[in-house]
Formats: sequence, structure tokens, C-alpha cells
Amino acid sequence: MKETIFFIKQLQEKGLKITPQRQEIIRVFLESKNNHLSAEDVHNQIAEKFPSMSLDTVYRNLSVMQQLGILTELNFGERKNLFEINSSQHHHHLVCTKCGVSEEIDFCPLEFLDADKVKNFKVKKHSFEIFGICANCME
Amino acid sequence: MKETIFFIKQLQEKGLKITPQRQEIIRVFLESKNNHLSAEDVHNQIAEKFPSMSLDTVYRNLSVMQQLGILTELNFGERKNLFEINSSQHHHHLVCTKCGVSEEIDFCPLEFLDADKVKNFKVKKHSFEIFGICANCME
DNA sequence: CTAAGTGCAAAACTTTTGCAGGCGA
DNA sequence: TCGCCTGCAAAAGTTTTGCACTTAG
Repeated sequence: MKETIFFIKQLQEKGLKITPQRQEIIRVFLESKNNHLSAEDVHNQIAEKFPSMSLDTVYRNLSVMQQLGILTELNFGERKNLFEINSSQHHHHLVCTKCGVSEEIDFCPLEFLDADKVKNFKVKKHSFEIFGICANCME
Repeated sequence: MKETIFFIKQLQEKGLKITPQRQEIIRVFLESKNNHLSAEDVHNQIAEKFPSMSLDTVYRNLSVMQQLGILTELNFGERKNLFEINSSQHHHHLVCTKCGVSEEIDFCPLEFLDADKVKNFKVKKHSFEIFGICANCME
């Protein structure tokens, strides 16, 4: 997969070693249907193919990759932290508080934010999430 | 304080008992300079005046008050969950990732969000936070 | 070869829960 | 008085850390 190589090169450029464990983590994020994965999710999905890999390693690498900007840490107010791989386009979500499903939304508030409002502040990243009840749960 | 009474009445209306512990929690939120407090923060600030109050009670009440809409749970990606008391106006924040200080911003993305984008979704609440480096830390 | 990375085990931390007694309405 | 609330203690669950061994470059 071409995209996999793109992320692996990012590791390389930042001076990180390319271990099988790290490749597996990237693979899981790219192949998973769900964009938002917890450390445990990642570990479970890897376990099928690679049972010896420890959860500790997942934690350590999610943390490293997040610092490098390969992953973004999300926080929907649950106990577990969720991570998302940074595709070229970032996006925000509608999160159903009943069933937990999240859907991407094509809207970014930063486009509407007047630069004056963030004067004297160097914006690095932002979060915008909408919580509510999805169509399925509404019935 | 008039505002205190407002929040205490909310407890009453929802059928909750007005215990000294609950009054203390509300007081801390109203008196604290920092709008965003973790369970431990609240507990520490109460400890000075009321050392016998347990952290468990803080947790239980933050949870209850959040369900009643008296408090909002925030999540800036730290380990601890933070809570904020709901004044009449909600607001969003600039959060400095260096020093942790957060500043309110006078902008709400929902005002700019086309209703079409959230069709078939019942919006209950939302989060919008901007992370970066504040003026102080920039020097 | 050697620094970075990993697995194991244990610890650290935050949050939740069961239970018996206490207290507000 | 009655049922909600609290404190205590213990458990549960997630994330971090120390250490010795392994491995990518």
C-alpha cells in the first residue's frame, strides 16, 4: 500500500527505527474501518497476526507518533484516549452519545475564525466535535 | 453570593439534597480563578476548609452535576478530566500547551455551521478548543 | 557495534463501586 | 422516619516506568 510507505518514511525522517511493531500500528490505522482507535483497540487488532506484541509497546508508540504529528489524540470524554491517523485532510465529527458512532463532518471552524481573535497566540492545533443523537438512535 | 443560590436552587429543583459537600463544590467553582478544575483540584481546594470531605464524594457529585447540566466535562487531552461550571454563556478556549493556561475566546463555531451539515442528527452539545502557545510562553 | 526499541512485571494514577452508617427534607 | 448521601476501603481500568534483552541501522 502506497499510503503505508508514506507514513513509514515519516518515521524514518524523524530518526525513528522502522520496527515490525511500528509497521503493524500504522497498518491497523490504515486498514481499520473505524478511524478512532484506543491503545487497546490497536493491540487487539494486531494480536491476531502478531500475538507477542505487548500493549506497552502500543502505548509507547502511540505516544511517540503523536508527538511527531503522525497521529492525533482525540478526546470524546470517554475514559480511554482515542487516536486518529493524520491523513492530508483533517476533519471533525458528529459523535453519537448513545451508540458511540462518529461520522465525519465537512466543516472546519478555523475557516470562520477571525485572525484578530487569536492575536498573540500561536495556533498549533484545534478540536471541534459535535455530540448528540444520531439518526439510528433517534427512532 | 447570589450566583451560589442560583446553582443550589438547580440542585433542589432536580430533587437532589443540598448537602454541605455539594455547596462546597459549587463554591469552589465560583470562587476559583481557574475555570477548569479536576476532581482532585476541587478536593484540594475544599480540603483547607473541610478536611473530612472525601475525594469519592467529589467524583460522585461532579458526575451527578454534569448529568444535570450544572457542570460541563472538558477534555483537553490530559489524563485528568476537567470540569467547568455552566454560566449562562458558554464559551470556548485558547489553551496553551506549554503552561496550561486557558483563555476564553469570543467565538462559537455553531453560529457558522450550516444546518444542512447536521441534518438527521440531534445536536446536544459541542466542543471547540484551540491549542497552541500563548504570548507569555512565546518569548 | 550501539543506541533505540521491546517485553515483562510492577507501579502509578484516576475513577468506580459495595457497604454500613449519617443526615437532609 | 425514609431514602438519599457520605466516608471508608477496596477494586477496576488505563497508562507509565524500570530493567534486562533484542534488534534495526
